[in-house]
Amino acid sequence: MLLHIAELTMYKRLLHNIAYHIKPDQQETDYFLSLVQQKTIKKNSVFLNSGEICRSIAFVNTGCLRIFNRDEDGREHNVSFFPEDWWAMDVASFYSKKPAFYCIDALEDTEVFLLSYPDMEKLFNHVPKFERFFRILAQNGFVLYQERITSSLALPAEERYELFKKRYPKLEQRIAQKHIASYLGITPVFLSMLRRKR
Amino acid sequence: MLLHIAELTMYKRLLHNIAYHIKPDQQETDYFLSLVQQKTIKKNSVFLNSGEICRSIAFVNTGCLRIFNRDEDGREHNVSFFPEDWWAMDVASFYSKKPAFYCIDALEDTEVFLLSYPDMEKLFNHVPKFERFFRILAQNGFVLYQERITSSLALPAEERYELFKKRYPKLEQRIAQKHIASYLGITPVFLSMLRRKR
DNA sequence: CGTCTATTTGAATGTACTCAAAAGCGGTGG
DNA sequence: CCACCGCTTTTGAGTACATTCAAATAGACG
Repeated sequence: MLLHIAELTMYKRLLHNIAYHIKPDQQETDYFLSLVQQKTIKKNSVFLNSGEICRSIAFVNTGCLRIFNRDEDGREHNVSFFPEDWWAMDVASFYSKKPAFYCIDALEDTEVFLLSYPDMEKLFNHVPKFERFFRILAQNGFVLYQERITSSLALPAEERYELFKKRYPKLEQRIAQKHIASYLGITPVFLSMLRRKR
Repeated sequence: MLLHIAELTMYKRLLHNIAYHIKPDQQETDYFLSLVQQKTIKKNSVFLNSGEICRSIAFVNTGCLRIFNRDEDGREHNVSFFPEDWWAMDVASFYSKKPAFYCIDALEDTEVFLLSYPDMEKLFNHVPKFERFFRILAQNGFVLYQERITSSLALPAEERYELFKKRYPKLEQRIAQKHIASYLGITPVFLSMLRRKR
């Protein structure tokens, strides 16, 4: 039971994140945790390179990851950030075992909990309610991206910037402006001008 | 069995769409089809109004729906089209029973098959593999929208237009230019200019 | 056939970009 | 611990892409 208490603190965020959607019992929770691996990703180091296959999904416990792509001109475009409590992966690569289109790297020293694809399959077979959890996770991601598309269609850069600050509270202080600009679809120069105006 | 043959033709598209991801047996298929309702949505009429709760998901058998929002100035922004073989809904509203942010209406006379939320719950309980189907559906939608965001960050209007034509083959001939422009995040005037150039 | 809406075309405007240079900041090594 | 180096951010000037407004033309539908 000492181990149990240790896990409760170590995995507090992760278990709370899951409990938000499904209620596994103690046995199911233990089984899930037995499949999970801890890892630290140093700032600026890469978790997933484009072209690789995304073998694990990562729950961010501390720190911040980002997912982005590089275009023909070498420009990076940030699709999403993953600070604490977010699940990071290249969905298409992870589920279809195709080479990843996106890269995922760390904007800060980041502690993650990993779940591999084979272990996820085991998990779905042993504890079917986890399939529900990941369905809901995919739906939430879908809703999030739909909002993002809507705002890119309907709103000017300045209002998208406000939405970014709401979506990721305090993250603005933690990451470089150029990453925020890239996420907003504007240049760092233009973001700097927007911020001066206020 | 005559009924069975009739269903095979009537539900051909729907069953093929499902068979792409899961393999329900005959009993499970029959149960699923017993929950499904057919409906026709006339061109320009509304399937879901913003503010309403999205009670059903709709599989498009023929025709085309679109999902869009109206901003403060009354401008419409098309997030997605749903021609044949697509599943249409306001995901956030359907799963959380919140008032819909989006509207869904018909760009052509459209025949859909509906599955209500309560019936979907029954379906998940009776035939768990359908929960897998809808997880995959959510994931595919997620991937699609992620591509959309990436292209809006990385590509100029002209190339996004090319992607639209690939994503929705032949749809260009079927729907108004202003709807395509809205989907691309440009004005109909500018789309007209792009098309002239070629 | 006539009306209403969509599309095209042109001109003027504005938003966001590129290029360039200066200033600020952070990390590293002496 | 401070100084230097490299990267990020700021600032300014000129530019380009996409917009608005307006008017003419074309298409769709009853």
